[in-house]
Amino acid sequence: MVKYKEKSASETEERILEAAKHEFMRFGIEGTSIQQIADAACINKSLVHYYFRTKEKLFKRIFIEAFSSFISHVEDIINRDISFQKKIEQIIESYIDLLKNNSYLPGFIIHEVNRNPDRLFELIQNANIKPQKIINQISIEIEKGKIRKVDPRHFFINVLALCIFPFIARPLLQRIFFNNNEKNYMKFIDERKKEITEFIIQSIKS
Amino acid sequence: MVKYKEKSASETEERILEAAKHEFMRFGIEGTSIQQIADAACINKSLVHYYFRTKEKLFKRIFIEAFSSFISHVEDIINRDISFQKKIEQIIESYIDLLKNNSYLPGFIIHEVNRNPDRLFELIQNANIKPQKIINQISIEIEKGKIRKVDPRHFFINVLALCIFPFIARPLLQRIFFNNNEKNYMKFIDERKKEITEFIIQSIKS
DNA sequence: AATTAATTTAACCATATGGTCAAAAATACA
DNA sequence: TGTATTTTTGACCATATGGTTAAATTAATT
Repeated sequence: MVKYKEKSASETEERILEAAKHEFMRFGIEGTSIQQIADAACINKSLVHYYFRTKEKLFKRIFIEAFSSFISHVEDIINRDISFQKKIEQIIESYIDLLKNNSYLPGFIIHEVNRNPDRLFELIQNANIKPQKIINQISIEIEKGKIRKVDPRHFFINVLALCIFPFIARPLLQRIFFNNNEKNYMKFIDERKKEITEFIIQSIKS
Repeated sequence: MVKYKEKSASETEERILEAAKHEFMRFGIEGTSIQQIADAACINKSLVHYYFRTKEKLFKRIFIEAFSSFISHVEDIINRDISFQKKIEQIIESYIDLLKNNSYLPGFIIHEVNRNPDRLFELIQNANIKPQKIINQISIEIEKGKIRKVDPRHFFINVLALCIFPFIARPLLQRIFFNNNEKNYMKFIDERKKEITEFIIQSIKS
C-alpha cells in the first residue's frame, strides 16, 4: 500500500532549488554548472540529477517560477476594485518591492528570453497573459477625460520601464551615481516610488 | 626592412570580429563557443586564436566597443550648445535610432556587467564618465524655473529607462502586444520617439 | 625563381561538463 | 531484527570546450 507521497519536498530538494535559483539568476543557464549548484547547496553533484534529472529540467522549473512572479504581480493589481490612480500607485509600490527582494529577476528573465525565445512560446500560453485588460482600462480613463490622450500601450510600457530599469541597470547606475554604495542606492530606489508616481501622474494630466 | 604594418585589419580578422559581436551579443560569453564564432565567420577555429589569442581577449574587445557606443552617445549630445528641451529630444531620437540598429546592445551589456561586475571597474575609469554634467544642467533648468522641481538623477534615469527598456524587453513586448510581428514592433518603436518626448516634457512642466 | 614571412589548416591535449550507474549508507517498514 | 525502499556517494563515460603546435599553404620580397 502506497502512502500519500510528496507530502513535502525533501530538504535537499529545496536546498538544490534555492541554490539553483541563486546561481541561475546571476549567471544564466550557460554560466552555471551543475557542480556549481551542488557546491552552493553543499550536496553531492549526483543528487541534482537524482532529484531533477537534467539541468534543463531544473532550469525550466526555476525559470517558470521566476517568470510567473514577474508578471502575475501586475495582473493581480489590475483586477483590484480600486481607482485607476490607486492602481498605478500600487503597481509601482509593489513592483519595486518585489524587485528589491529579487534584484536579479528582470535581468535573468530578459537574458534567457533573448537567448532562447522559443521558451516563451509555450510559457506565454500557459501563463494566459491578457494585456488587453489593462489597455482597456487606460482607454476608458481617456474616454472619461480623466487623463490626457495617450497610447495605452506606450503608457503601460512606460510604467514598467520606470519601475524595472533601475534594477536591470543597477550595477551601472549604482557605480556611476553612488560610488557603488548599496545602501544609498536602495534608499534612492525607495525614493523612487514617490518620484515615479508623481512623474507618471503629472505626465498624463489632461 | 619592416614596412608599416596594420595598415588595415585583415578581412578575416574583421569577419571574426563581426561574427564574435553577433554571437556574444545574443548568447553572452558563456553561451558562445569559439567554434560557434568560427562557424559564423566561416573560418577555421584556430584562426580565432591566431588573431585574438584567447576568448577572453576577443570578448573584451567586443565588450569595450559595445560599452563605449552605449554611453558615449549621451555624453556627446549633452555637450551640444542647444536648449535643454532640444537635448532631451535629441537624446531620445538618437538613442532609439542607435538601439534600433543594435537591438541586443543593452541586454548584452547588462548581462555581462551583472555576471562580472569587476569588468566595470577598469572600464568606467577609462571611459571617464561624468554624470555630474547632465545632473548640473537639469539643476540649472529647475533654478531658472523652466521645469518643475525633480531630482535630477531620477529624471535622467527616467529618460534612459523609457528609451532603453523597450529594447531590453523586446522579445516579451513584441510577443505580447504584437503577435511577435517585427515590423509592427519597429513601427511602434518609431512612434515612441514622439510619445516619450511628450511624456517627459509633460512630466516636468513647472 | 628562390627564399622568407604571414596565413590557414588539421591533429592533438588537458580540462570541465552533463549525465549514468552501481554500490554504499540511511531510513522506513514488517 | 531483518528486509525493502529511499537517499547519497564516488567512480566512470562521452562529449565539448579553450587552447597549442607543427605542418601546409599562400603571399610578399629579393
